[in-house]
Amino acid sequence: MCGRYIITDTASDLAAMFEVEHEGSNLPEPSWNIKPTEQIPIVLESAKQEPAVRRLESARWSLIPSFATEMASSFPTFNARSESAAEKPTFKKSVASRRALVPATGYYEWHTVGAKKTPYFVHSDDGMPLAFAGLYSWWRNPALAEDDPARWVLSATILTADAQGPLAAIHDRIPVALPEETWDQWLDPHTVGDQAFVDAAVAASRSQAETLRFYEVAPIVGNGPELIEPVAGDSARSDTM
DNA sequence: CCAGACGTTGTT
DNA sequence: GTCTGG
DNA sequence: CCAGACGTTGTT
DNA sequence: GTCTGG
Repeated sequence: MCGRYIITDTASDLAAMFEVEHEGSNLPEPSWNIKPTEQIPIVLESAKQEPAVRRLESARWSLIPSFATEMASSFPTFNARSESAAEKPTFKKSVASRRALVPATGYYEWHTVGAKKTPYFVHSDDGMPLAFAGLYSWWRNPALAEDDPARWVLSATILTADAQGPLAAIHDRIPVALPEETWDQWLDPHTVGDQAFVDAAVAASRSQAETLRFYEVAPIVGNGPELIEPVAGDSARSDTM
């Protein structure tokens, strides 16, 4: 699962790391406590231009399907299950041709035992940002005028899969993080994605997932670098709890 | 056919 | 306890 | 995901 | 818009 994450890189850092040709406007500042419905930077390739142009854009974290009548949804869409996204009306069109990468320095996971929830910070083993497999959508807000720049809303979701390896010790779901060699194909808007295509992406994500490290952190309150400081007594171990 | 939903996580 | 907002 | 709210009548 | 349930 992935319901809270962080990005410590600036938009221009991300633009360089993901080799985007176009950097959108209103990209969010670095944050150590990104929540669903907040704006997040995503990398996408639109089929509108030819050849496709790789762009870094600001999107609302919680996908709004094009058929929605209002922005807020009665059901959560900040994650999409990789096992079924290609068949769900809410995500189907996005799986087919609107796939994105969601950069992340790392994410939070809560290990639950009874009523007790312990937060952990999960991150790569090399200090590089993760690239979550995401989906995006454009939604036209029918309440706004034709010339209102806020009329078209870009939104996104993060794909999840079952946890395997060390991460399974804290939680049974994980966000799908794609290795760099798969980015081009994932983003290609001319490749029509189906369930098998998503399954292949998840398979390609497995080896990196095994290398992720995690450690316990203090309760996630406020926002700042202190949120990812290890709690006393837990010294950034990646293989034990 | 039309009406109504369209989803995830976690917990039991 | 459950829903909503961020 | 967590934190915080959880409502009505009447009037504009 | 498209699928599901009745």
